Amino acid sequence: MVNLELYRVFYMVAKCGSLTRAAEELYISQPAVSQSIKQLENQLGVSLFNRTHRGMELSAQGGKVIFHKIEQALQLFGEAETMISQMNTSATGTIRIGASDTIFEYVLADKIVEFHEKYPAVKIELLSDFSPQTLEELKNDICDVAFVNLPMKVDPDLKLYGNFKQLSDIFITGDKYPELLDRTVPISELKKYPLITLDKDTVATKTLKGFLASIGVELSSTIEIGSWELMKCLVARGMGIGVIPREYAQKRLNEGSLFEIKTAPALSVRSVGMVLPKNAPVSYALRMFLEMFNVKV
Amino acid sequence: MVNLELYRVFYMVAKCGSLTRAAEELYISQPAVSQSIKQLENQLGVSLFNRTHRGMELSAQGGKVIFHKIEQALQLFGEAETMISQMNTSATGTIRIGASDTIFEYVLADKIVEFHEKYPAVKIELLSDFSPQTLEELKNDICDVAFVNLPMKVDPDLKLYGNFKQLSDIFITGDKYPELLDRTVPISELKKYPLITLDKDTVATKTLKGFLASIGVELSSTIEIGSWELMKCLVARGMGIGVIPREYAQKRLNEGSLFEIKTAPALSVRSVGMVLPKNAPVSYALRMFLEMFNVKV
DNA sequence: GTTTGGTATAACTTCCGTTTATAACACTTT
DNA sequence: AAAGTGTTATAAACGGAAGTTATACCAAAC
Repeated sequence: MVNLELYRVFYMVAKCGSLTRAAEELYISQPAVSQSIKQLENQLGVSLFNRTHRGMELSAQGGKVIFHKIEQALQLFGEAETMISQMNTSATGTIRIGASDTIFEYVLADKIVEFHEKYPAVKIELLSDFSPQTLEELKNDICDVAFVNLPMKVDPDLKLYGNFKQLSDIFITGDKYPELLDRTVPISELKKYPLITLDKDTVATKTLKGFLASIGVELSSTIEIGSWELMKCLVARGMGIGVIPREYAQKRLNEGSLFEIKTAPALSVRSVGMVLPKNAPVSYALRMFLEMFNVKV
Repeated sequence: MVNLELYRVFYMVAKCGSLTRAAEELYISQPAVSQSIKQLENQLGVSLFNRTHRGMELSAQGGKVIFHKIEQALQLFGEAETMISQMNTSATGTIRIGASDTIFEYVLADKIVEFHEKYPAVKIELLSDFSPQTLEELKNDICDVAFVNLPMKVDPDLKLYGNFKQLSDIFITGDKYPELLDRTVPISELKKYPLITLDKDTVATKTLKGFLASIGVELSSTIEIGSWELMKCLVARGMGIGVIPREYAQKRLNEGSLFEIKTAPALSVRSVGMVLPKNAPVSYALRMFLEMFNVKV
């Protein structure tokens, strides 16, 4: 199989019409060029050039036949290299962000809009999934960066970047239990009320149970549901009390369709983390996106 | 500038999805492949693959972007090489034959027809010109093989192959000079008749003058003309006697519109030679053509 | 825990490509 | 003619890049 570097020499000699000038262009010596051409001719079993006293000319029965193909091929290599280097110096291409719906809505939406305005050439793909699946996608190179609810332990080949957004869990209720409002309620008192939580394998619910256990209180959820939206509906209609990050319920709290129950002690503060693969390439576009979160890679 | 051989490794690794298997395909060791990929990644400044415990996978932000281009480029090299090797193993492409009109007509026509029937895929270009120009074309790679009237001294970078066709020059006349027919005429006797020859810088005429000088006879041509056809017309109409290879006039001799004058001594026999460039590539098609003349290259 | 199937790293070696120097060659100029 | 100029070709020595061998390492599967 022919050494492809020889074609690079071939091309330059063909274009220059001279070993000497090709050597100058290639920054190697003239004999090196001469031998490369000779070697290529030997390996192909064909004489590619006519040697004249004025230089080298592609021979009709040899070099002319393949020159065009070689030229195209070399150009393709060149294009590939410029594509790569553009990826490293300009914001183009695609970035694929993995996160849950609620994180997209309450944590990322503003940033994504801002980024898109700044770099409209970058296509953004949003992959909505629960945190564990999102990390899988990250490992399988299906997304480039993931945002997950903390605490979350991540694979050694992923890297977790700290707290981006504080999420303050609070108890909420509709107007059915006015006795819980306008005062600070001991958490144990809430045992009497039906509790609505997310599915028990979510980070939110696990964190809640862990916190309650740590202070020796046991609340059992009467209803487990699949989304925060649903929880807000049910709680507003008086089906019980819920636990939700304040940020996710802010609108309804302002409207007065939901109310915050102040408890003693208050629920712990959770946060959202950013996760990147440790050994994946980072395009310029992605790097710019990460910078919006003050993350350097 | 990136060593193009690295792309060959890149391509194979991408296709195999594994350093180990790529190494087998490429008949080199696995560490060699590993190092090549690493080098390519360093030079491009991008990580091209995701390393997993199952092997190597093109990374979306790296290798996937350029894979297609690389594949195309390598394919073009492959095509170039097969074109070359086909040129050496099958009769395709073009052969360009240089000769004068008359040589085409009286020496080559049959052979060219025969060759074309045998290798219809080969395109044949006929370049009609006088012998000296034909040799120039040969040197400038405008034609691949030339046929010239001998004697002819050729450049040292051309090679002359011997006598292909004997051309026997004869004197001819129309019916105006019956006294010259049916007997052998001493050449000196022809002084009395107007002589028609080709232009004086043609091989035919030079040869004729040389021969006549060597036997101490001086005939001066009354008329110099540009083509054998014209000569035959004029001679047939009684404008004088002509000198022409018998082969070129055979048809009219048979018809009885021209007559051969037998002389003592007879004119010398000339011949046609084939000329090839010494250092030009010879395609398979051309080689086959040459074989019809029992010339091996 | 051990095996299996993969990649990465290190050190050594080999060989290929480059360079330097020079020859050979064909025109051009004097 | 002879010397000069601009080519390509060849030879020999050198140096470094690429390959090999051996081994480490790592994750998953058994």
